[in-house]
Amino acid sequence: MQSKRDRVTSIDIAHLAGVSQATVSRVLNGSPLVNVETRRRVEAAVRELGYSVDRRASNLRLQRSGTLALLLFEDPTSDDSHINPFFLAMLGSITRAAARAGYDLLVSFQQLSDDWHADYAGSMKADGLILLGYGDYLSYRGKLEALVAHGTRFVRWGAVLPDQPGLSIGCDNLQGGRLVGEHLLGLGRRRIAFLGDASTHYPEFFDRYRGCDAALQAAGLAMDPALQIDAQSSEDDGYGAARALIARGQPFDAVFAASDLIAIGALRALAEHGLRVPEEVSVAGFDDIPAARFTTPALTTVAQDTSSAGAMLVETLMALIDGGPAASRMLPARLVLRQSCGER
Amino acid sequence: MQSKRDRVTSIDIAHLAGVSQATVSRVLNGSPLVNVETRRRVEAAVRELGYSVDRRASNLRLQRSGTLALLLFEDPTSDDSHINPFFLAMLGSITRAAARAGYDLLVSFQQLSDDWHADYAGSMKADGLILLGYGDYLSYRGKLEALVAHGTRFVRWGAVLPDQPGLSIGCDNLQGGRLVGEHLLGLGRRRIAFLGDASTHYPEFFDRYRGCDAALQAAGLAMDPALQIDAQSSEDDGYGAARALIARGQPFDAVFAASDLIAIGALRALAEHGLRVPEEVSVAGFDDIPAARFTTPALTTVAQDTSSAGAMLVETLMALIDGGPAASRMLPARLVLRQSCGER
DNA sequence: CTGAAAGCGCTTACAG
DNA sequence: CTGAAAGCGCTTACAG
Repeated sequence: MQSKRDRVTSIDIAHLAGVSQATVSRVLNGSPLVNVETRRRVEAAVRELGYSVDRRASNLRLQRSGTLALLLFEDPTSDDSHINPFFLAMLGSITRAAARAGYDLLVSFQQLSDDWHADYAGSMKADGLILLGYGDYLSYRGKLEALVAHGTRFVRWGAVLPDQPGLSIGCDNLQGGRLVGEHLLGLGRRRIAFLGDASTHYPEFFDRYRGCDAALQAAGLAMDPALQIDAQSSEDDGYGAARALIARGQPFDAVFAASDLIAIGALRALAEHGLRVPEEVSVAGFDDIPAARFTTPALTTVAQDTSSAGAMLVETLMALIDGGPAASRMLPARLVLRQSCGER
Repeated sequence: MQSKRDRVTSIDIAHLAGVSQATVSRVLNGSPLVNVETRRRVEAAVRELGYSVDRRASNLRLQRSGTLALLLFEDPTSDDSHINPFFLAMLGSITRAAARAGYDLLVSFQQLSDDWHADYAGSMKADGLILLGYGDYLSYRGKLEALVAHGTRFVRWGAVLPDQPGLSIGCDNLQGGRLVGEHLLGLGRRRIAFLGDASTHYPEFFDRYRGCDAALQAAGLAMDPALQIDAQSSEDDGYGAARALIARGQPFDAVFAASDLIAIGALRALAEHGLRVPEEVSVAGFDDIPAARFTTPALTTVAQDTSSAGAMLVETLMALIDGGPAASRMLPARLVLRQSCGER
């Protein structure tokens, strides 16, 4: 960052303090071997010249990078700045967790189709990867296997699956779906539509669907496949899916959207068709993004604990890097009641 | 990222291809000197062993880092995951712009009070810094001067001020304020309250205030200091400021909030006091965050072009790094009409 | 066109 | 407690 002739190195400090460069390094690394007086002289020199260790060199020597890479990928959209707000909240908590752990965080947006595995791991730019983003799991899975084969340390945010390559931290989507199902049942709703892909391609959404179904089954009911419409996590998809649902002409009294973005789009479509929420149709989302508080009516949704999630992702990745024991884990989901489902 | 014994280096490639390590490096850097046949052999070896260049070593040798650091700081709140959505949008566009320019992006959240200048620049972790965040400019200014003195390359997002240390890219806040003022006047509003700090401590907010004032002055009116209440960019501050405004008992027919977050808080306070928006009071914000579309009524606000902003920040920083000419610049503001101000 | 060698700025056994 | 030296994995003048 400085002009080249200015750049202060540990040798300059050594000269100024009248010691060897090795001793400067020892002081800077808090070695207990150094004499108190020597240490003081070195520290004074460091302050005087405003020196700080060159991390590139230090990391090269230590065979580490001191950096974690966060790869945020989005499947369909490459639309600038329209990142799912939920992931942005995750990004915030991951950044803080990494900083607390003494790691820098490299952030990169990727297309799911990109060749992201070699880039960070292989080039030693990062000690480990955090993968964030929903996409078609079945096409994504192969890349995870490549990462594993390559010896890359990584943790993925998403559904915890039995035979998955690598580890993941995720919300208990099954439980979240069940909470929504039970809530809607308690409100007297019976014909619950689901907006979102519900297949093994999108395990997070699928679990939400199945959780809701489980709640219905416990009451002797079941989700009706005729009321399920595919949608990815975007407002436009939610809008389109809700319109498609209405066009089907099947009666429904509730909409469970696989994400808040989908729910927001659905709210718009419902309003356009004169369907009153929550009087005629209950609507629930998933994620509790900031905008969920401001929709009309305010959206009942399932909150994932992003703050713990970030900490847990970093924690697990660090365990992997340090060779300690590490395992996939699920975080509890929490129902957030607002107005879009109606009074209990 | 690999276990140590596995790590492939350029020497392994050299052995396999039967050339010197220097030649491998030449091939990887696209040197025109290399014989076609030799190049092919090396490339085959690279593929076979799945090699990629160790960027730490390469950067050390080249005396660069290939990395830009984005320092996002927030003044009052250290509250997890409650980052201003506007900055998150900026983060998205900066990340993409950095990637397009071939730079990695290191992201870090900082407290304004932290000692952030030495950390990235001095330690050669980044070739340049992008500073993002509003805070008390007067206390912040000293740090900028330290960066300049230190020879650090940086670009700041914020107001372009005449005598500022370093460069900045910012929205034309004065113009944005003027647009709001003119719009409110056109709606017949005369007593416009301003929620947000309006002093040299917060130049962005101050410019928005002065822009609005300029519009009033052009009509022979002026902002009334009795209707200005300090607030930082948060919903809570906006709520508190609007309550304080109401408590003052001075009549007002419009609220210009210095940011959307403030506006959203104000909307809540106004609703609680039974003041109808937009019938009795017009409300306008600034930033056009995603949630602005979902408030009731939807928020009229001023959009900043985050997408160009990110590109321009990166562009300017790279010019600085390459020693080219670089200058502060302002981006135009754009009024986004929704329902919170009423019909024109 | 290619190789041997120096050097980027550190850390840490190895001697003393 | 301290110094001289090796080495992390590259890039690039310098010779040939």
